[in-house]
Amino acid sequence: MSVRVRFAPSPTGYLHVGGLRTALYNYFFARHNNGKLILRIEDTDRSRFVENAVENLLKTLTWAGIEFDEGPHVGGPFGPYIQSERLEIYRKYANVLVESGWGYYAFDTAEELENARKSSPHHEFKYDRYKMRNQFTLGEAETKRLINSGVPYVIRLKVPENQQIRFVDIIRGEIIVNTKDIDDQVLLKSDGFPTYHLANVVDDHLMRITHIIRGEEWLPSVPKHILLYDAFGWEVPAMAHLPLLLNPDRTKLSKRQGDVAVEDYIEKGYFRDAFVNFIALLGWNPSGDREIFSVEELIEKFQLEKVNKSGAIFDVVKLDAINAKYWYSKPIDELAEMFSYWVEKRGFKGFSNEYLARVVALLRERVKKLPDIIDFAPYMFERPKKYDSSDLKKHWSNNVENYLNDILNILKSVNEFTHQNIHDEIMKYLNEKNLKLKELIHPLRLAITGLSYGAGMFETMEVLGKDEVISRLEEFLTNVLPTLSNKS
RNA sequence: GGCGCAUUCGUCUAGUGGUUAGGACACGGCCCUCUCAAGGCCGCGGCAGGGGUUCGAAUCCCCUAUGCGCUACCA
Repeated sequence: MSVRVRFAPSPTGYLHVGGLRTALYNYFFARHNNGKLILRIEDTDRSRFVENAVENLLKTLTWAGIEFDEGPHVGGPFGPYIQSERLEIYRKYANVLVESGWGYYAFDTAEELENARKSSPHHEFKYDRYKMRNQFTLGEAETKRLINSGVPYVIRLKVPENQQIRFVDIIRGEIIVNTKDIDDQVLLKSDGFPTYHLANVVDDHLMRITHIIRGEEWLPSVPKHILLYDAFGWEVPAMAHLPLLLNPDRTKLSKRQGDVAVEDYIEKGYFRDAFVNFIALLGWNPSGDREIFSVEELIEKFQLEKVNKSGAIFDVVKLDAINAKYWYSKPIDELAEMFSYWVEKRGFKGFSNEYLARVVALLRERVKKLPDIIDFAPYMFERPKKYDSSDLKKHWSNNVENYLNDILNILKSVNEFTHQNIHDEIMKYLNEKNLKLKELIHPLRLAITGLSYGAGMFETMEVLGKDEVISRLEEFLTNVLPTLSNKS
């Protein structure tokens, strides 16, 4: 039997990084086994409807490089792949359950349930089918009458009293749960929509899903699902429950403690392949010391059995480190093209991709991701707004003004403004004056960039260009240096 | 409260009865150096605790502790 897996998110408006990992593992597993990957939208909660959520999801999934064989956007033999468009199917199967005695009607209102919960100590409430308002307490005739007169109802699962349910999770091994700990789950809500449990089981069966790969938060629900498969007489798919992605405090990854939407990380400038690489290795790794893998390698090496059991903290510092390792795997003009997005977004206009390419080449090894270049070296896009000489006192000579004036003249005389030529001319001058480079380069850096750190000064000047460098140096000598000298 | 799952350096992890418990990130030091990085070298740092099983346990079993998840007409 050929492998069929699915990624089944609810459309919340963005893709959670945990969701991305689940999608990735499904994708790796499908490709590794020459199987099919299905996208299914689980939008059975009408109160959580979000406009354009499916489009956003697809856009982000596409960014990550995940391709689906079936789904709302590509079709497939078992469509529609949006649950809100499949309501008739769930209703039909809910009725099958009622007829076979596995499901029953219940009429309790939200208030009644809430009161029952309140009056039970320590959250010990369990739905008692022999006390609440339902088919068992009301009788067949009354039940029929209420339904015919349009009273809202739900259909609940009649869970066996005291029965061991056992199943094998590919990642965790055998798990045993007693049905006495399971509530009579609502399957069909009073608005006619199914709950997750019903829709999920019905769709996974109908869509011929062979392996369910999803987050660990679903593990406690598996017995309910097994009861449903049994009730329908269906085969239970293989299951693999992935460990959770965690906040630094080890709680389930959530907003509040940082960004959880993949879109946030795209916007921060992480490379697609670096981000995928990082996420893929959170909770799984193919053994060994390597940690940089292409998507093709991840697919080739992926094994569900090797997925870890315990949760992994989403550590941005590590993500930054991985991202930085991807600098040299990308053509410089591709980087410039990407970079132009952030440059313009920060309000800097009119820079050619050729210039941006030189800026990226000059500065990439000093930062972790593309947009960081702007914060690290704003002077590549605008004149220094202020000059911070506080770190430079130790390199400050009394003759700085004279030296810089000489340098200005030297720079003016350099015809071909390459870093090599600039270097040679300045070194010649230093030799004549018997000066060391470090006595001059720091004041010069301050004059040109306003900062005390940055890429190599000769290279920086080359990229900035002769006119700009000279202009900045003149500005510094006439307007800035006098004020600095007075202070020091 | 109940049920379930988990537990190797601060973090991500390798490890499946015999290893000086390995790597990466972070951190500290040194080298390099025009600063900041990058790079190179060195270092710091871990099997949650207690019982077993075994000639021998990070690896197998039990208990405890801790953490997390679930416990909705949310997924």
